[in-house]
Amino acid sequence: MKKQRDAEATKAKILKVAEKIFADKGFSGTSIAMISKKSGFSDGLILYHFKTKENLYKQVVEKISAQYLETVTGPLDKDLPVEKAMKESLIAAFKFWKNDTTCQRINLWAYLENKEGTSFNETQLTAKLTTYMLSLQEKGYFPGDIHPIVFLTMIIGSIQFWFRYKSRFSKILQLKETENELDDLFLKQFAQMIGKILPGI
Amino acid sequence: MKKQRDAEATKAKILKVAEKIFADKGFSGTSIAMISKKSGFSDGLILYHFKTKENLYKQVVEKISAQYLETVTGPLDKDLPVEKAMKESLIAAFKFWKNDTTCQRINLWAYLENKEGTSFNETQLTAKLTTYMLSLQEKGYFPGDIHPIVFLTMIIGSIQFWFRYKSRFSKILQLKETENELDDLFLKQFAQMIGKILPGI
Amino acid sequence: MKKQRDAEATKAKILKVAEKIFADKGFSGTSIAMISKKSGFSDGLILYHFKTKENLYKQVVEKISAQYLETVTGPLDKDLPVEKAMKESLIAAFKFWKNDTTCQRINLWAYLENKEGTSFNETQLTAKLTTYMLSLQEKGYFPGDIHPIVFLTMIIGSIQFWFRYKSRFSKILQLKETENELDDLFLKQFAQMIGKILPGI
Amino acid sequence: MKKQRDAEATKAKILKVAEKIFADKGFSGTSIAMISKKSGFSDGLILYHFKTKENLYKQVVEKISAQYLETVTGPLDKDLPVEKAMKESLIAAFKFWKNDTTCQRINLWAYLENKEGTSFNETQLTAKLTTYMLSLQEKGYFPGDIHPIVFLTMIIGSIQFWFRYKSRFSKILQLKETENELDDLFLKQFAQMIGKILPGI
DNA sequence: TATGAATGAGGGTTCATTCAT
DNA sequence: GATGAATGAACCCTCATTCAT
Repeated sequence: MKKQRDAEATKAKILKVAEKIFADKGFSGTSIAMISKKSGFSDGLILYHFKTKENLYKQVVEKISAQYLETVTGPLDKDLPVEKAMKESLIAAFKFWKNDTTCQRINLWAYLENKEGTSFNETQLTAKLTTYMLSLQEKGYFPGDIHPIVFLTMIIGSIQFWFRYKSRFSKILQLKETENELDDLFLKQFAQMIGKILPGI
Repeated sequence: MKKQRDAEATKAKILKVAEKIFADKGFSGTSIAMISKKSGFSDGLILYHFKTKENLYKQVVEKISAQYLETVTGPLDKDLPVEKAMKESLIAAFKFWKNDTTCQRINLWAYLENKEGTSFNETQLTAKLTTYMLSLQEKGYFPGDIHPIVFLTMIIGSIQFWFRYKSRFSKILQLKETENELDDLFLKQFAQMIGKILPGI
Repeated sequence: MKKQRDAEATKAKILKVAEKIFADKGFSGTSIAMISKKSGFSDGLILYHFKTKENLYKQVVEKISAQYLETVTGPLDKDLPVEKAMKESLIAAFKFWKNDTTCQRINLWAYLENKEGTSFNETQLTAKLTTYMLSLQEKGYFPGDIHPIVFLTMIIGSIQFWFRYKSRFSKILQLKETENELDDLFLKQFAQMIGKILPGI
Repeated sequence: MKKQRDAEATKAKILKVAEKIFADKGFSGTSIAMISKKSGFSDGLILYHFKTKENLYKQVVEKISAQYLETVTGPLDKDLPVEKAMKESLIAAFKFWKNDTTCQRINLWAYLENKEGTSFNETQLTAKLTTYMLSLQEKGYFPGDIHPIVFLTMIIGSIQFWFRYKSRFSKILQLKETENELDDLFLKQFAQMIGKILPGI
């Protein structure tokens, strides 16, 4: 059963396990032994395939980072009408963060641990989004008195924070709604608030 | 001067050094040896005073957490008129985050590392803030169709995100403003946006 | 061209590469991986052909040892007149050591590491040389008051030491002669000194 | 009994054990575990005191190297008449090598393994000896046609070789003398041979 | 014959913690 | 209160070797 000798398959499995543990414990908090134990492959094999713990981590981060980038900016690349593109992008991001705590956490770990050359690729994402926003501004879709980075900060910061703390809110205030209901509520009201800021959209 | 056998003083010094290193490297990334080297006290002494690395960490987190709580909720307790209280609180929080990266980072580390019993005390803070908001809502200061936790999420999430990524924004977009100028710009525009959401204030 | 499935050829290539690396780093300092990387053959293949790292080492040592033996004792077997045989043998040994640091080093490594059954075959050499010397002594070619092993020790020890340290001499004393010039100088003076000891020759 | 908490004493013990094992197996062939097992101290402690395996090795080599230097050049510094100084030095060296295989082996290992900065201090020794020889030559004690380094090579190389191979000689030729007798025989005849080369002395 | 995936033992080193001083 | 010697477990990584392909 084991000993299947399919390099790609084992690498994929290792990556998958590593992803979860890195997301949970961060780089320093994760040991090769943890990954080997959970994946069923030996320590040696993990390093045989990935050379180095750091490199394994890098690959994990890159994989997730790419998925995230694709999810969020995908809609913007499809040449939809502006309003629709933005809405889709927002919803896509929201869904992504909602379903994938791994991504959130890896993102934060990467920010804090700041391993050289191992940055979650928010740079590209930010660049893409801001240039998009600037182009909107030029076309008049966007009130000229608000800088896109301020707007973006508000959007992304809020969503990330939401998913980080919604469960605490729920606990503290003893809300009786389910998490899903809360998410819907948040999304609706949040959209409303944005609507007030950008009356055109 | 050192080696003065003043327990409280040494504990304070150790805490101060530990705070910085923990903020920089997180729990797993920090070793007692690092702290002993920077503080000038021996490994043994650090554990003599704090029993355990985990406990030292806990105390660091609690100390910072308390400061934060005090800073942000202080204005709300002073029985000022609502608008002023909120504004002061917002500005206080903003200033706090602006000047103290340590707090930001410890906060995030604590969230991610999630050591048992070592929570950055955002729980109390959130409780305090939301109940405050709810009381405002009752008094009609706050539009009834927006849930306070959504509003809070937006406020706090945005500010935190701002301080986390502003330097990246600056780099990516090659902005020529100084960090201080950017902060001012953000604060002004952000207040504007909130104004649009809460027209009463 | 590679991957030619010619067992003997690959074994020879591996041996050649292994020889160099073993000479450089010794047994413990050499890993199969080093040899596989330099030779272009896989780890597996190396052990397929040589069974074991230790065995590979043994074969390397034996190969070199045989060459050495042949070079040095060759002239003695050719039934030349005594003086000529000795001179040729001396010069042959000198040339061998001069050109082949590999042999010197493997010889020393083997002496130090002393793996069971992996001796550089100085035993045979010594035996051959001493019996030769003893026969000379019987025939009166050699002063009876000097024991051949003392004489041999002086000859071989000196030459080996020379090649081991000549470059250091050169550096320390900042000699301006080239290595070749130094070798010639040494050989000439050394022969002179031997001449004083064995006046007959 | 253990747990004596005397840093200098334990360091000394570790050094002593390390010396033996390094002499036996060389740097690569020795593991911290071997030393810890033989010395009774934990792996951790060894590295606590010596920082690094390499550093421990360096200290071992330096210690031995210093002893050697002192032994051999000691007599030359004592302003004895030339003949006596040389004789004493020669005998001292001979005795040293005779009794202390550790030194011989460490010397050779250091030569072969050639760790950076970890050289057995033959450099200083050679320098001292050759300058001494050159001064002799100037004063006419030494035949002008022989270069001191050639002479030195012969002396040192022969002695070292002797102690390296005498036991093999003995085995191969099935000599019935004891090792001590052989040493005496060698020393006497060797001195004789030198006498023939340097008739003045 | 040849490859390279897979393993388990051992490599040096770091670390939190204990304890004699 | 303070030090630093001492430990044992865990860390990442390398290695010789085996074995499915």
